[in-house]
Amino acid sequence: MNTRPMNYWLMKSEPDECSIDDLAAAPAQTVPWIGVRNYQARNFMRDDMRPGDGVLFYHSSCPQPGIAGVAEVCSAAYPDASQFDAGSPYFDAKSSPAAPRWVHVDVRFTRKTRLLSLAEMRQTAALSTLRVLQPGSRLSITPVSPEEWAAVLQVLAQAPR
DNA sequence: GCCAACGTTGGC
DNA sequence: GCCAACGTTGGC
Repeated sequence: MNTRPMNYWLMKSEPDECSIDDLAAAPAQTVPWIGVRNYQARNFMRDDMRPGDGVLFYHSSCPQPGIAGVAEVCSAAYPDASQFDAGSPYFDAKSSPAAPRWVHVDVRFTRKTRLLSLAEMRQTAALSTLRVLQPGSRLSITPVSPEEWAAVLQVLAQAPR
């Protein structure tokens, strides 16, 4: 049995593709986190995520980027079927079912929150260490420390500034 | 649409 | 293994 402490993550999703409302409306309120094609992000899912890990659900590439809800990891990593689908934008000709290059986890809805905008996140000192706020950060999945997780939940419980 | 930052590719 | 060129991300 794995007894290591729970981990926390921030995961970016384009709301045009899958918003927090889409996650809430999905079957079993769960979506497969397909389409990650970055090795660092893949490695986080493959090596460091466990069911039960907390997820900050972040809307990116949209008019109001920011944290829109809370979710949790609800599977181990398994191969991303879209990498084998020649009709998919996520197709990867260099991958094969015998040696899948890309894996993903499933993510389940916990709750929708108020939108904690990127601008407000930047104004909040307790959140200044978040990876997603660092200059040039583009990674779609980033680790969140227990302290950062607690700080985000605390700010989410307050009125927007 | 712009552009800075970053990751990947591929020639050498 | 270096590194220039290219593609992508994502806020603005």
